[in-house]
Amino acid sequence: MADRPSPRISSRKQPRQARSTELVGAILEAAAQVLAKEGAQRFTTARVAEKAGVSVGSVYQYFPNKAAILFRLQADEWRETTTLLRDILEDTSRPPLARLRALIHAFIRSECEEAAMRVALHDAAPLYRDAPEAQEARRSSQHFIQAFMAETLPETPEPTRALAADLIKRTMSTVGKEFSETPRTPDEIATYADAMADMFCAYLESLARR
Amino acid sequence: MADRPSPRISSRKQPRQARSTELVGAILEAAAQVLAKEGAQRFTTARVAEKAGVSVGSVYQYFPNKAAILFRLQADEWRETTTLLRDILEDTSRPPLARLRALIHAFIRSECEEAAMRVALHDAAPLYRDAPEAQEARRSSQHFIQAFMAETLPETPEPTRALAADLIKRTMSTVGKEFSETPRTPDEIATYADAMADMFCAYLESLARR
DNA sequence: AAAAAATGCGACTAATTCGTCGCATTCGAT
DNA sequence: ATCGAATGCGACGAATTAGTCGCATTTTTT
Repeated sequence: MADRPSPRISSRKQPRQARSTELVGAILEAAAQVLAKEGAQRFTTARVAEKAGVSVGSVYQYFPNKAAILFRLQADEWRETTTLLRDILEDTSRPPLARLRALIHAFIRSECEEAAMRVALHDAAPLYRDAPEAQEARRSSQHFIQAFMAETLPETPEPTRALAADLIKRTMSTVGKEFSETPRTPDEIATYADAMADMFCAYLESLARR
Repeated sequence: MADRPSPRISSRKQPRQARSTELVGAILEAAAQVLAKEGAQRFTTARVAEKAGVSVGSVYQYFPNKAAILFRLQADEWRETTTLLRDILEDTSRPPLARLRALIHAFIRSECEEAAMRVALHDAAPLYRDAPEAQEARRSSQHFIQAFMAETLPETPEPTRALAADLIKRTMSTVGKEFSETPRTPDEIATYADAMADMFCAYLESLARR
C-alpha cells in the first residue's frame, strides 16, 4: 500500500567518531536480530535500541525514522546479492547458460540464509518501498541482466528480449523469495534451483530457435 | 513475519436476519474500499465501520478481530480465482498448452483488476497468513494444477512432474502479483502473459522430450 | 401483545508506538 | 588542561488502535 507520507529515508547524519560508527553497526545488527526473532510487526525502535544496548535517542541521531533502519538493511542486502550475482554472470570463461544456472543456485541459496530476517524485511516493505531511494535502488538492479541477455540472445529482436529479461529476473526474485519462506534443506534448494534453471534454459533456447 | 498469537479467524457468529446479512456485506465492501484507498497500514476497524455506516461494535459481532475481516476478503478472492481457473483447465475440448496459456491470461488479467486492493491485502498478509484456515486454503489450491500436469506429462516421472507443477504455480502467482503492482494496459497484460506462457510451454515441451 | 432473541450502538479502556527535547557525558584539537 | 563539538541518554508527549461492555432498538416467536 504505502504509508501516507512517503518519508525521507536518507541518513540523518554521518557518524564521525569511532564510537558512533560502532553504534550504528550495533543498531543495524540489533535491527536484523529483532526483525528475525520478533517479526516485522514487533519491530520497534525501542526494541532495537534495547537489543543494541543503546538508547532510542541515539538511534534517532543516525536514522531519521524507523523506515530508514529497515531500508538500510534492505539496501545492504541488495548490494550484497548484486555483487554476488554480477560476479557470476561476468565470468566469461563459462558458457552463458551454465552461468545462468550458477546464478540461480547462488541466488536461492543466499535467499535461504537468514530467511527469517529476509521474510520480515519483506513484510515491512510497505514502510520503505515508496521512498525514492528504494525505487532508484530497484531500477539500478536491472542492467546487468539485460546485458547478459544481449550476449546470450544476440539475434532476438528487442521488445522480446527485454521482456524475457524482465520475466526471468522477476521470476527468480519473487519465486526465490517465496520458496525460501519455508525452511529448506540444501538438497531441496539445489533441486528447486535446477528446476528453475531448466525452465529458463528451455525458454531461452526456444527464443534462440525462432 | 507472523503476529505472535496466531489468532482465530473463524466467524464469531452467523448473521441470521436479513439486516445482519446486509450488514456483513456492507462491512466487507467497506473493508475492500478502505484497503484500496488507504492501504494496509491505515486499515482499521474504525475506518471500516465508518465507511460501512455502521458502528465498531457491530463489526465485532460478526468478526472476532481485524484479521478475520482481511482473511475473509482473501478467502473470497481465492474462491473466485480458483473456480475461474479450474473452469479453464477442465475445458478438455482444447489442447493442454492452449488451456495453460488461457489460464495465465485469465489469471493475470484478474490480478490486475482491483490491483490496489489486492496489493494492500497482500501487504496485510502477516496478519492472517499463519492462521490454520489460511494454511489449509493454500494447500487445497494445489490439486487441480497437479492433475493438469499429470494429463500433460504422462511420461514424466513423479518427483520431476510435481516439482514442475509447483514451479509453474508459484511463478504464475508470485510473478503475476508483482507484475500487477504497477498499473498495466490490456496490451501490456497480454504481452506479459504470452511471454510467461511461452516460458512454461518451452519448459513443458523440454520435459516431454526427455 | 408480550416476551425473548437478535442486532446495533459508540464511548471508553488499555496498550502500544513513534519520535523529541533538554541535559549529561565523552572526544579531539589546540 | 581546556573548550567546543559530537555523542549519548531516557523520560515524556501526542497519537493511534484493537477490542469491550452495558444499554437501546428492532425483529421474531409465543
